[in-house]
Amino acid sequence: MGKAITAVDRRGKNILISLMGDYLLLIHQKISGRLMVGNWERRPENEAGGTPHSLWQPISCPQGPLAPRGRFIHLLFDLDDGRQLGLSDLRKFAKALCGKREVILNRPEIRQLGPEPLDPQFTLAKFKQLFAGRKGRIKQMLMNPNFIAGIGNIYSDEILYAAGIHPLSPLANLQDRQLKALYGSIKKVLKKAVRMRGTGMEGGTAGAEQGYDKIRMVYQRKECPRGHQIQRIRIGGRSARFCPVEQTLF
DNA sequence: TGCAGTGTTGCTTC
DNA sequence: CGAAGCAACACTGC
Repeated sequence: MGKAITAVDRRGKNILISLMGDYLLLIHQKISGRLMVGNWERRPENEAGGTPHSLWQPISCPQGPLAPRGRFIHLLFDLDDGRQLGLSDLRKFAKALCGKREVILNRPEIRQLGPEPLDPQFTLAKFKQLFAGRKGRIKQMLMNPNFIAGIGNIYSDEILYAAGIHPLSPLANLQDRQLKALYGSIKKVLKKAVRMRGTGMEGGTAGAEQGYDKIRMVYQRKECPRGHQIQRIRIGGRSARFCPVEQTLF
C-alpha cells in the first residue's frame, strides 16, 4: 500500500493498524484468522486448479515451522525489511478493511463495542452499570462484544469457573456479591491469559508460545482441578463447559 | 465413513 | 428496542 505503519492498537478483538496519511487498517481474525510476520513464496503451479489456500507456501516465521498455522494466506503485505505481514485464515471468516481513520472508527462494529475489561477506567461501578435493565444468561452476555469487549468462549468459561457462577444464571439473579466475584475474575483471568500469551488450539504446535492451555480450568477439560466431571451444554449455539459442583446456578 | 464440533459476529426474524 | 437462531467456511476427530 506504500504507507508507513505508525501505530498498532487493539479494540476488543479488532486489530487496528494506523497508517501514514490518517488511514487505518482494521483486521478481525474471527475464528481461524492469524495475522503473522514471516515469508511466503508463490506457487504458480497451483494457480490453475488449486484452492486459493495453496497459492502461498510458508518459508519461515518467528515460531519456527509455520505449519499448520500459516498455510492459508488470503492477504499479504510486503514490509520494508523484506519480511511480510500475512493474514492466514482456514475458515475464511476473517475481515480486513482499510479506510480513513475516522470512517473506520465510526463503523458500528467499533463504535458499538462495550468497554475494555482491562482498562483501569473500567471499575466495579461501571461493570455493575452494564447490567442495568439487561436480561439474558451471564455466559452469553460475557461473550457479547457490545456488552463487554474481547471475551470469547474460552475465557468466559474460565471466568465463570473462577467466579463460581453457573453459565446459565440469568443476569437479573446476580447480586452484588456475585458481580464483585465476576468482576475480579474477569480481570484476573484476562491478565493471566495475556501474560501467558493466550490459548493455542492446535495441540502440540503451540509449544511455549501460548501457555494458557496448561492452566485452563474447564475449557475443553474432562475434570476441573478438584476432580469433578466437567459438564458441557449448548448456550446460544456455543458450547459452554462448567463444573456443576463448584458453579452455582443463581 | 459421516457427522458433530471448532476460536466470532452479524443478519434475519420475531 | 432485545433476544434467539443461524449462516458464513473448511477441517479434525470420534
